[in-house]
Amino acid sequence: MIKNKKQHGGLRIGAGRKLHSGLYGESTKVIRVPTSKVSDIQKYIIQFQVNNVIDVSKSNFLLTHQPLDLFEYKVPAGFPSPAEDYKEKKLDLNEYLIKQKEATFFVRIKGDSMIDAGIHDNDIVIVDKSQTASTGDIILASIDGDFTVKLLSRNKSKYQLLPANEKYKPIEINESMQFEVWGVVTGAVRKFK
Amino acid sequence: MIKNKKQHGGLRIGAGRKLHSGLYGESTKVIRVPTSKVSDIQKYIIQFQVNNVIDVSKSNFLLTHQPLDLFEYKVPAGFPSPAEDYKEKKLDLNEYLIKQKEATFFVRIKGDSMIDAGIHDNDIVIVDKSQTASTGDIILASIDGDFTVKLLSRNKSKYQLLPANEKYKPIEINESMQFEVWGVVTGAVRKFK
DNA sequence: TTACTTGATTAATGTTACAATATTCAAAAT
DNA sequence: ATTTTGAATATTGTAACATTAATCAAGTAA
Repeated sequence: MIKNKKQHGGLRIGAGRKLHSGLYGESTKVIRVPTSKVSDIQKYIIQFQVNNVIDVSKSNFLLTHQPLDLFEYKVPAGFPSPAEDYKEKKLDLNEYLIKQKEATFFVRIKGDSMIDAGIHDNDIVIVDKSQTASTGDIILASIDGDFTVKLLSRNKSKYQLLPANEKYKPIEINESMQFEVWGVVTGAVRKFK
Repeated sequence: MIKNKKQHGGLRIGAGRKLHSGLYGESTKVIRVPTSKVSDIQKYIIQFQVNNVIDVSKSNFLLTHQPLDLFEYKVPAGFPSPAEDYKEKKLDLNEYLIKQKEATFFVRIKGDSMIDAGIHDNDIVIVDKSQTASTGDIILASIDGDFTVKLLSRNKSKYQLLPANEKYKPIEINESMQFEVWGVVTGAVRKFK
């Protein structure tokens, strides 16, 4: 049929991607840089991604010291806890969670792919980029430019990234992928209120 | 004159600019970066120009980011909210998680009764005893001398403590129990490594 | 009704292409 | 011997392109 058969047609005013809806909430430019510095620069600019999976802050500032009381005890013991069941000591969150402050940064998690590891949407994880990742570690990695927090595992000679959520499939790393480990997740914090 | 008039001609084998004779002594690549970071990045890579006298130690490039620069970028104001939202990149764990330091203490959790709230065995929760507990809050309470961390709920006029794990039953509070609220759980931290 | 599908529209993003500049070589001219 | 000229080839900033992504509304299905 030689026919005008528009089916879903019509003008869409206002359609199209919105301005500054990209990774950085602003426009971008192309620049030329020395090859050996490309990955440094990419590590730097991911901090400023706003609409992506994660947003990253640095911790290389003056860390406050705020030792407060820590009570250790067994909660659902089922039986009444005698007084000696908990002991008291001082704890400072920065000291407790950060070993290498120069190499540490924070990543806010979006999504539920690590929920079985107790990492929930909107949690902040602590990443130490000075540690070398071993299997069994939860790591921040990039795969073909996408950042992800996953459990590093190995199947024979192949590395795998395992999500902690049945809804997501393991990712097997192969040579055709651009794969980079950015650091080891050493902790997580969550705010309820 | 229709003439073959080669004057200075001839093959020049080996002629041409030499490889890696550029600014950086190495090849370059084109990358795309957010506009507001271009000058940062250029300040960074200028250090690696081979003819440049300035020899800055290999210090992390992020550390060269001065508060002054940051302020500069905010002024042009061409961009609406995103820049504004992210101007505060500092994060201090103590500040982030603790509002009332005089009234705050930590409790290490043993057991899995709050696992569905993302509180796992061996986690440390942050408790603020200055906050009054409302239904929906996760609280630290003692029942007949036993400490527990649970979700505070209400069924008609009766308060209940709900565990976040199907394996455990809700606890209904009644007058015969010695019941005391010690504080509201305002956060949780976990160490993986 | 409501939700999904489709195509139109426009921005983002990574890469390639290109033009202008810079460097090097050697033949030709002086 | 020195300078001039043009060929050869790399650098470097920017433009252009193709692909992807996001958004909107009409059409379709439930």
